[in-house]
Amino acid sequence: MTHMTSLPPSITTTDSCSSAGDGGSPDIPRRKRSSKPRTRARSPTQLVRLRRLRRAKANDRERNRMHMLNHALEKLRTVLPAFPEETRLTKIETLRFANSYIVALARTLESAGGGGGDDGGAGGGVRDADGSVLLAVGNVTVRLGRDGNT
DNA sequence: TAGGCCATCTGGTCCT
DNA sequence: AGGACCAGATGGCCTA
Repeated sequence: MTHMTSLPPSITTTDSCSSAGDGGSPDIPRRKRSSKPRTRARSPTQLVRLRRLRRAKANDRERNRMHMLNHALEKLRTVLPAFPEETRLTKIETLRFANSYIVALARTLESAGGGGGDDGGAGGGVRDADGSVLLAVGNVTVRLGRDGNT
């Protein structure tokens, strides 16, 4: 959300592209180079510009990817039992709560099916007087109405 | 002011 | 070559 006009702090001569992987080991006999270059020759300034362009594109994709991740997280929040309005779960809280919630739901389903094998832990369901189900999710108790509402 | 959360940038690695 | 994914670094914002 901030205004980072990407001025990379480390666009210097330290070129990490020259790490292992470009086959630069001196003791390995290299294959004879074919007469035709595999890529078009570029001037140093062209290379720098190309690298910047690629970086900018990669940044863009990465930003997009994180936005999609956040979107999915937001969707997950909407299917979790609602908390009081202002308390918005953080990312890690959302994931942990979702995990506990699923476990609790699964246990409830299991016990409703006549299984009954419950060892406590992440919680299970208890049917209320009015037919709704009380789910213990972590240290929170969630009431599921008969229609599925919380 | 310290600490938590978050967005973004960045370089590395793997895959197509 | 280029894209996806990942983890580390950095800086901003907010709250106790």
